[in-house]
Amino acid sequence: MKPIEEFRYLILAVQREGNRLLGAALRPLGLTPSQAEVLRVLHDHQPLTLSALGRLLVCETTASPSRLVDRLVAQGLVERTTDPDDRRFVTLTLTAEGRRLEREIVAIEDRLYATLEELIAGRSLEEPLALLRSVADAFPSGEALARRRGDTSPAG
Amino acid sequence: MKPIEEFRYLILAVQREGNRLLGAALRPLGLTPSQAEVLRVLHDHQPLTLSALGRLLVCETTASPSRLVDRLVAQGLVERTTDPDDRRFVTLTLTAEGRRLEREIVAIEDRLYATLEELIAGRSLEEPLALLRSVADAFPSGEALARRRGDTSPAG
DNA sequence: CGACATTAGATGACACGACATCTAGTCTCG
DNA sequence: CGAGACTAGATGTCGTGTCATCTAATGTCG
Repeated sequence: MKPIEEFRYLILAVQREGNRLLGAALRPLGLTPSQAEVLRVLHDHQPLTLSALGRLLVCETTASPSRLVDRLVAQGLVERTTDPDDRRFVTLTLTAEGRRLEREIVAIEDRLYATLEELIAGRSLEEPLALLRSVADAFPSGEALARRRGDTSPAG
Repeated sequence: MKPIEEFRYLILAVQREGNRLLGAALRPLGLTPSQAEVLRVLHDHQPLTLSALGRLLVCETTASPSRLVDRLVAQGLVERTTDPDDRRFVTLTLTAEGRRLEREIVAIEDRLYATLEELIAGRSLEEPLALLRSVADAFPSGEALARRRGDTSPAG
């Protein structure tokens, strides 16, 4: 197996298993990893339109995340209002319950990161990060991440 | 953003975009990336039972890949026969058409790898591979990959 | 042999994720 | 103002990916 091929499958494996872990940890909140990403991004950047949200999400890179947001609205975590100045736009904000869950998500993600750090066992992330950035930056979802790289929410 | 958090999102971004590229390249064959993985694994390891196939797949890590295989059978690429000695087991083999498509998949994947190598621009894969392995090996899909690491099919 | 556990696989349910298409609001320009 | 382009978002469809449950075949042990 070529190194680059192993790389591809390792990326797939790590993404899948990480997502499964996160999904299991989020289940008590009734949230999926994608929904959690929306709440995190809204917390840091609200108010956002649907397409602006889409440009900040790593998941859901193509279409606008209508249906992803639908479920959060249905759960009472996100408020969706039509912009009166241009009724094509939708404005998204967190509800009080959404803000509360966002804080819980941060705590859950921190525990996941601690687990990952253990598996990594002190290896440096520098070279892997540089390599992954060089691939991701060529694509929309990598750009989405680049936009969020400066986010500051150290104390939740 | 913490390094480990950026790492998580970069993994997600690279996996997603890579999958999209591969999906687009496979579309003319009428195959998805997951279906392509099944054909590749069957080529190298057939005959396989459903659960043995599942243990070699990085995608579809939990349940047995019944429905994934269903579509390949429906397309005439895989043959599914009941083991006469133990009728719980199903034996999977490639059809002639399945073998033909498998060779095309190899060519398409090689082109994807060439694209990735360009983006990587000469960076070493060694440290990233070691890091990813240390995470993946803790999980079933990482074990699946470890089982395939020795696969030899240099000439298709 | 017969109840019961075990096992392989199938299936139902739900949320994505990607693509294509559709609708409705706004803008441009005559 | 009005036709057509443009834009934001909604929606239909399909194939996963995951969890839970179900069915059917085999094995175990009395």
